[in-house]
Order: sequence, then C-alpha cells, then structure tokens
Amino acid sequence: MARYNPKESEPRWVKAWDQAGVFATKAQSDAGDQPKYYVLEMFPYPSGRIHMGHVRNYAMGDVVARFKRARGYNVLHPMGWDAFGMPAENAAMERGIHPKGWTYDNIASMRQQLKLLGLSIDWSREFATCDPDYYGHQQAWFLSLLQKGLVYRKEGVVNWDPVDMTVLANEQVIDGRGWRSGAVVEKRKLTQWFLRITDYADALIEGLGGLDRWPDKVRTMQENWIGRSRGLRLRFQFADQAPTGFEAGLEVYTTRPDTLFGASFLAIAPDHPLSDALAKANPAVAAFVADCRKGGASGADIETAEKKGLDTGLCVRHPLDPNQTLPVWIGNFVLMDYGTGAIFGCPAHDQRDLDFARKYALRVQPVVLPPGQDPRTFSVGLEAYTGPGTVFNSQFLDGLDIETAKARVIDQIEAAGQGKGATVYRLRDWGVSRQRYWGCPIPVIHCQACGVVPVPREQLPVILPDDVTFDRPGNPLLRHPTWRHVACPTCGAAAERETDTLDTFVDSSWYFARFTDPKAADPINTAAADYWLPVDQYIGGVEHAVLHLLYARFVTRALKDTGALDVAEPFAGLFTQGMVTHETYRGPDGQWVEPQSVEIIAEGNSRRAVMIDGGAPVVIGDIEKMSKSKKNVVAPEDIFDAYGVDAARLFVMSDSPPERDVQWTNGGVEGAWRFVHRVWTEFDSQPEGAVAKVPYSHESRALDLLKAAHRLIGALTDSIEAFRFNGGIAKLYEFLNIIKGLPAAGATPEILSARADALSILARLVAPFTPHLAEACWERIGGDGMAVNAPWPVLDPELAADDQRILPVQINGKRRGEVTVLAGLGHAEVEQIALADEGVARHLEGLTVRKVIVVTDRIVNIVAN
RNA sequence: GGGGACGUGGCGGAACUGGUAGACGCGCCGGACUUAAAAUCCGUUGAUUUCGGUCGUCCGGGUUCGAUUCCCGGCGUCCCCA
Repeated sequence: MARYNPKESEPRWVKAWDQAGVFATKAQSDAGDQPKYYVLEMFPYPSGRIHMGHVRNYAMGDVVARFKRARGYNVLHPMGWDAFGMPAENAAMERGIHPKGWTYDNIASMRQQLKLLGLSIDWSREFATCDPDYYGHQQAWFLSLLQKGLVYRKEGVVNWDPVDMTVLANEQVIDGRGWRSGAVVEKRKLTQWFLRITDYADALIEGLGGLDRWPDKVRTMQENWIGRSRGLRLRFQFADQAPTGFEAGLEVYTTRPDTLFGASFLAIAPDHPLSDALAKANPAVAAFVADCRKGGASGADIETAEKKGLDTGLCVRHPLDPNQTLPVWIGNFVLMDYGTGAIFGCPAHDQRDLDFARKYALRVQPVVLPPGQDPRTFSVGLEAYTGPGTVFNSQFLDGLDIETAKARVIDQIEAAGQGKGATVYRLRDWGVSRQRYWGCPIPVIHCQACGVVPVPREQLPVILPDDVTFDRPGNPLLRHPTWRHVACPTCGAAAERETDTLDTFVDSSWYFARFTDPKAADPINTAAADYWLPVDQYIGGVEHAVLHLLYARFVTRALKDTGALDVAEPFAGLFTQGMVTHETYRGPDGQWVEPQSVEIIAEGNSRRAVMIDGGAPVVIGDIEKMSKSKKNVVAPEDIFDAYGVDAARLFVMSDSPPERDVQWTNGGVEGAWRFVHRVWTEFDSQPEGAVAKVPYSHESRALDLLKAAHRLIGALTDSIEAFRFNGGIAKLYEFLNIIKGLPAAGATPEILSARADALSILARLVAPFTPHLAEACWERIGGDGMAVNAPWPVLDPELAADDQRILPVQINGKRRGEVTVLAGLGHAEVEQIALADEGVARHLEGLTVRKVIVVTDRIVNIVAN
C-alpha cells in the first residue's frame, strides 16, 4: 500500500490532460446538442506571482467548469492577461526595464504557476491586452464608436494625479487620492477623450432588473453609482443689473422643488462661467476660485472638505415670490458637472446647505414639518431635516406632502416658462484619456486643416513604439522623436498622432467577447459571440462592483448598437468571492513578521506566538487581507510544495462560504491534506481488479452505504449549483467517514461490491475540487478513461430517498425524546407512536395533553399542562 | 448622515421556505503505535449539574405549539454611498 504522493501524481495528470487535449473548447458546430456554458474568472493583472487570492478565485471557477463539463455541457473556460497599466511603467522608471519585457516575463512565470493549479482551461485561447492584435481590434471598435458619436473630446475639469502624471476617472479617486499612487488629486482643465456612458444611464439601470443571478448588493451599488434623480431646472432672474452675458438669469437644478420657499441663497460652482466672468474683474474672486481648485473633484471629496464660500454681491429674485431676493454665492461644494453647476440653498432641509448657512449666517427657514411637530415651535438647529412631512411656510404649497408639492412646483414653474422638470444622473461620461505610454494608443490623428481624423482601418493597429525612455516623468509618447509625426490620412499634410492612451478599464470591458473567438479577423466574431455570450458564470472580487462591471455592461451595449454583438448584458451570472486573510504578527521591535518565522504555542484554549529563531515573543495581531506590507502572506508555491495543489484548492474553498473572506491557517490546510490522503487510502485498500457485483439487498450496511452515496450525489450537486462549496466539501468529509466505517479489510463480498460502487461515485464527486486525486483514484479502481471525462454520477431517487425518519418529540417546546417512523406517515399514526414512547410518557405524567402538533417527517410537539 | 450585510463553542463555520442548535474542519484533552519525538490511527470535547435536569445562537421586548431564523427597540463589527 503506497502513500499518495501529490508531487508525483499532480504533474503527471496535468500532462495527461494536456496530451489528451481534454480542455479544448468545441465550436458550436461540433457541440451537437450539448448546451453551452461559459465560465469566466476575472483575468489577472500580470504582477509576476500568483497569490492565494488567485488560487481561490480560479479554483472556484474550475469547480464550476469541471462540474458543468461532467454534466454534459460544452464549456468555455479561457484565461488571459489584463496587461497594460502603470506598474509596468513604474518598473521601467525604477529599474530601467522595458514595460513590454517586464510584462511578458511576468506573464510567462504566472502562466507557469497557474498551470500548476490544474485548471481546466483552454489555453489555446490565451491573449494579453497588450498584444498588438488585441489592442488593434480595440482601436477598431473604438473608431466605430467614434463614428456613432459615442466618443467625443471636450475640455473639462479633471482629476490629475501629480505623481502618476495622469488623469483619473472619478471612480479612481478614493478619499481625494489617486487609487494607485495614493497622491492627493488636483483639479485641472484638460482636453480629454470621453465615452458617452451617460447615454446608456437609463438602459444600465433598467438592465439591472434582469440580472437575477447577480448579488443584490452589486446591483444596488451600480444603481446608486448611476444615481438617477428627478428634479427641476429653473431660472432665477437677477434683481438688479445682470452681469454681461447672464441677462437670461441663472439656471439651477434641484431635486427638492418642494423646498423652494425655504431657499435663502444661490450658490454656483467655482468653475461656473459666472465665476470665471467675475474672477476676471475681481482679484478676490480669482483668488477664491484658485483656492477651490485644490483637492479632488469627486462628490465625496467635496462633501468632506470644509464648506467655503464667497458672496458675489449679486442678488436674484425668488421665482414664486417676487418680493423676495436671494444673495448669490460661490460655493466650493457645488459641482459644475452635476445639474447646471448652480443650486439654490435650502438650509433647513439639506445638510450641506445648512453647514454653509450656519457658517455665513444665512437665513434658515423650515418649510417641511416633521409628523407630530408643532409648526409654531419647530426649528432646525445644526441638523437639517430631510425626512417626510408636511409642507408649511410655503404659500400655495402649505399642507401638501412632499411628493405632491414637488409636482405642484414643477407645474407652476413650467406654466410660467421659468423652467422644466428634468432627470439628472450622478454618473458622468467616462473619461478614458491617460497620458501614459503603456496602454492602447487612441487611434486618431490631429491635422491642422482636417481636425481630428480617425486612423484608417487598414493602418490599424497603431502600435506602441518600443524605443521609449522613462528617465523623466510624463508621457514618453509625447517626447518620442518620430512616432507621433505622420501624414494626415485625409489631406496628406504633416499631422500628429494622438499621444493619449486608453484607460486600462477599456481593455477589460470586452475581453470576454474576444475569448469567444480570439483569432477572429474582426474585433468580435459575431456568430461565436452570439453562441457563447452572455457569460453564464462570472467570478471575481467585489471591488469591481462599479468600475469594471459597469464599464463592461456599457461597452457591451455600445457594441451591440454598432452591430458587433447581439447581447446587451455580458454577464448573466455574477459571483463575488471573498478574500484570503491571515493573522498578522509583530516581532519584539514592533515590525511585521511573516508567518513562516513565527511559532504558535497552544496553552489549553489560548495561544501565544514566539519567533522560531530565538524564541522572542511575538504579538498576534488582527486577521487581515494578505498583503506584502503586513507580511501576512503565504506563497502558493510553498503550499503546493508542502501539501500539494489539491489540498490548497480544497482548503481555500472548504473553510468559509465562498462570498466571505477565508482565513488561511496551517491547521486548515493540513486538514485538507489529511482528507486527500484518507480518500486515497480508501481507494488503495480496495482489492485490485474488478470486484464481483453482488446485489446488496441482504446486508443493510451495504445498502446504507449506497444510500449515503446517492444522498451525497444530490447534496453535492445542489451545493455546487448554489455556490455553497464549503457545505459540499463538508458532505464529502462526512461521506468519507461513513465509508471508513466499512473498511475493505475483512469485508463481505456484498460490502466490497457496495464499496466499489460508492468509490466510483466518490472519485467523480471529488473531481471538481481535487482533480488530480480524482484521476489517481479513478485509475486505481479501473475507471473508464480519465475521471475528467467521466460523467457526473446519476442520482437514483429510490436509493436517495430515506424510508425511515427519526422525529424529535417535544413537550411544550422542549425536546423529550425521539421516535423512528416510516417517512410520510400520517399525523394520527405518528401521534400515537409518539404518545406511546416510554420516555415521552414519563414526561407526561401528571399532565393533560391539550394538543399534539405533527409536522410530517419533521417533528412532533405535544402541548400539555 | 443615508442604505445594506453580519453578530452562533476556544477558532473557521453548519442548520433548506419557523421544526433535534453546534454538521464538517481546526484546536484542546485522553488513548494506541514508538526507546523517544514527528507522522498516523482511535476516542472525548457548548456551559453547568445534586446526573433528575437546568441554561445556552450579541442585549431587551414581542408574535408562535415551537424563534439562530419573523417583528420592534438597543449595542457592536464590516461594506457601499454621501
């Protein structure tokens, strides 16, 4: 009897799968009547090394892919590389390595590591987004969007990252800092390329309704991100002489027209045209506006920044009450690109307005009365009232509820020609220009005479030049001696290429479509995409809930409108998996220490830690996401080396629900490793060669084993379908314990025969989780072909059904005994059996039975007093 | 400030739509094997107990024959938005 050796077994089976080409995806024409299934994990950034998060992500996808294969689906399960981006340029700047070489070297080593994982991937479809073939096709569809008017250039205020020297999308600014560099973001005016995602705002909201296999959380986040609100645009006239160019008044946008009578001031954005005009004439205004430029441009940044304002001295008339005038301020909390860049402030019912009013001693007039409050005494202090209530202090609106009042004001303003009801979105058009080298060049040419000219199709791809320098900050494309100088495709005059490259989120917004035919002559092979899309199961981190997942939905819709595709939603099913965490450790000097240099000492139920080297005490810290900075990292290769790939795959899925974080522990992976060995031991103890088939009707233990096996088929199938891998794995452990109770040594022919059937089932059920082990086991029992090609075991409903039930018997809700009855037995019979039970009868002594509740196959509860 | 999720043994977690709380794993404790240790294997393991029980799913109420599950009010942790 040989011990299972993963180091020998695992590479052998990876090679066997590879040689048999089992993971090559069938084209639609070869699939016959097999249904298709597209499983995709978010493709990795080629940082150079895989980490445990990758192991968990790809192991989960592999479980689904292998399961669906075994269930008879034609499965597409590809892999590629999200390969453009800043880290490659940082490596170039810090170490003088070319981004291209750095990236492709990283891909080579990560590919090798991923292949160790034994994933059922069709590697023939692999590509990297930095391959000229890929980004050339991206340039082609970009131009088709340009032609459709979905791409445009505009000067706008942008988030500028002074460290990376590039523009960031709002989504990439977190707490006022660049998401990658961490530098405080500045506002700058620049001409940028934009994708018209706002054209699809409504469609992107409506589409969420059909995504019933997405987590609610993600759908809510996207809806909030798009932030549709209905409101009113209305015009305020200047009370005195209007400033030149603003004779028509000031247009503001509000979502609370019901509070119009509570308005006490107007505020305009620092970059509002009126602010510009006033700044030209007044140095104090100019200085204030300049001051406001500091800090991030996103809503959250502005919200958290201190409210600051400057009184312009101008006044406007209240549109519904000509006797009232309101001062016009410039406010740093007003956003130019939301609504009209101007608001009316109603301090009593908006917290920002209230903060502002309290700071500058402006009037605070409540106009919404909370339920149960007295209109004579109700006042607003430092907290604005934003809840429901009745409108008051508002002339013709008095007594109305908020929604009715909103409608009345909109009607009134529209009738007077002072404005119009309007829908606005928090979502902005997607700024895709990046002033970086390592990205997809935007395929246009700027000509003095012809303006912006698309690069002709036949000249695509516009390839990045290799000979660039990184000795200075800024965009290497801009200072390349020749690359950008070209002849205008239209007039032939000297012209210049666009030197901005595309945001890398563009690269990842369509790769799933390219995978359906990665060698196609067009960006997307429409027939192949129609067959495979949408992705049936997409798996990745929840951190992409708004960025990547919203962009991909938009691009898919946009490409549909250009005719390149025929689906609107790219991902029918989405699963967001949790992270891999680990305890943190700090050494005697307070520095982080890596787990492998720490020894944990158990003392009863508590534990402490010391340095392996020297025995100095170590402080056990919080459990956090594995990160290099906290050193709480275990390297996948080390784990594969010590315990094998199967044990690592099994453990990252066994200890926690997949959507939650899993805590990596040594004990846990050792448990998974023990499971692998115990499974092998059961197979290896079975006599070699075919086992004589014996009908297992006489010996109940043999029949029980088969029944357990068939119940396991049902339970595990359900667990995988429902993404409850931890529960499914627990069932596998449970079954292993049952089969161990009937060892092969000294077994009767009947038991041996039942074991043979049970083991055949077990080998196929463990295959999605521990595929190499499954092959070894399958081979050991003489299975037909390879386990990877074996069909999923079929559940025999008669065997899986339980004919006997153990029902707990409660008296007044407390468990007092149990009775064994036939499944489905009627209430009256069960009641009789329960009351006759000796233990139950004892507890009923001196009591009168008032009522007996029987829940079929579940429980009996006797009410007595 | 708004919205959401969560809170169960020493630990990770299980319990399908209200029906035996603690599956499965880890750890601990005990035993076998060993000169010894590691590994492996077997067993115990929510608390308490006068061994009849009693208590127990963050806290306080409620609905119910029955609540980890549903409702109301707190406390705490995490996430998203502002």
